Amino acid sequence: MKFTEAQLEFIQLWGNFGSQWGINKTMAQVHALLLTSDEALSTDEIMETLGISRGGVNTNVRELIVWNLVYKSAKPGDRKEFFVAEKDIWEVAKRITRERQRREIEPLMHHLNRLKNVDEADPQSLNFVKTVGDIERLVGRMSSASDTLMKLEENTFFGTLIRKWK
Amino acid sequence: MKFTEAQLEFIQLWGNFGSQWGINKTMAQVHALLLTSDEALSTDEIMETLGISRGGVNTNVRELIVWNLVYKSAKPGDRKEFFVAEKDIWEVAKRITRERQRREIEPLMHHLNRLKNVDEADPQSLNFVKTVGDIERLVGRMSSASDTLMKLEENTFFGTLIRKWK
DNA sequence: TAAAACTTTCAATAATTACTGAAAGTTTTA
DNA sequence: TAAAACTTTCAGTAATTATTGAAAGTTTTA
Repeated sequence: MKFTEAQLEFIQLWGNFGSQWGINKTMAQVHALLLTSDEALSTDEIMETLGISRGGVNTNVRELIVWNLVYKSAKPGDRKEFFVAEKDIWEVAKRITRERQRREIEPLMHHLNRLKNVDEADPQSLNFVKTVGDIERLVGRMSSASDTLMKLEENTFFGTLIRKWK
Repeated sequence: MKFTEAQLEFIQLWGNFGSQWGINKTMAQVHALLLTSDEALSTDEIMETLGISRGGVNTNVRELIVWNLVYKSAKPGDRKEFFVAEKDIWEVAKRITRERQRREIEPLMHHLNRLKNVDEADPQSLNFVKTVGDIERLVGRMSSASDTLMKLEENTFFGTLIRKWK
């Protein structure tokens, strides 16, 4: 299997997977392309490879920069902007986790907590408060589990480094 | 805050959260409604509360049954079908995890693995194989972390039961 | 300073995804 | 057995979401 072929397949795969998890398909594809490119790419190169418009590249790349998954990078002697992706996958995972935590989990937790102030006189509130509380606990634990995993990976990676240095 | 008000707010919240994570909004809403209802509900009651069509209720309830989150339930003296949700949130989480594992993670892992058969002669393949391999490892570990969490919860729950019995 | 090179924005449009409702199908009743 | 009660299906339509592309904006060059 030729590299370019494999890369395009990976881009498709990552795009589909992303959209199943609520991430814009094109944004995931741009990310996949940059993740698997050794060199920094220009807007025109991204347009060309993915067959999307200039506006589309601009919007999606900028969003990836907001997520802290992609950086701008200048090439000497060229005044275009070039883009590179963070290549360390554990770092990528950490940043995605962090961003979703901030954007989605925290507001969710806040709302759930507020909903527990339901009129206790109503007999239906009993099950309701339990359910909402259980979801709160579940989401909280999933959050901290993924935190733990990220930290664990950090240590494992660090461990690998140390082993290499010895 | 009145119960009904809180329940409707929860339904909205869960619907929005679901759609941010790739789950059909209406399906999440039906789920939220059943989760927070003490009694089993008929198609007409769901239509009424959520303001959606008969076809919509039918499709979404059936999908929830496939996910093993909702059961049919008969009421004596009534020939309509009624629906109840599984109320144990850890069980719910386990079943959603199981289903997404089967539908999304497994195929993803399979494809990623296949992509590692890229022509090694191409110098770009080096980074590519590393990236794909790292993603494989990451996804694998996240999977087993969530497994572990579910099992842990099972034990915690069991522990609570035991404590109560003593 | 103004033209060239490049980036950004966003209204219009396209693509995707979800929902409706009525007809067809099924089960129950009498 | 046929009418009533109920469930399912799915073509058509609506709602949502994503994309284009050209005009406006910005930066650089000479």
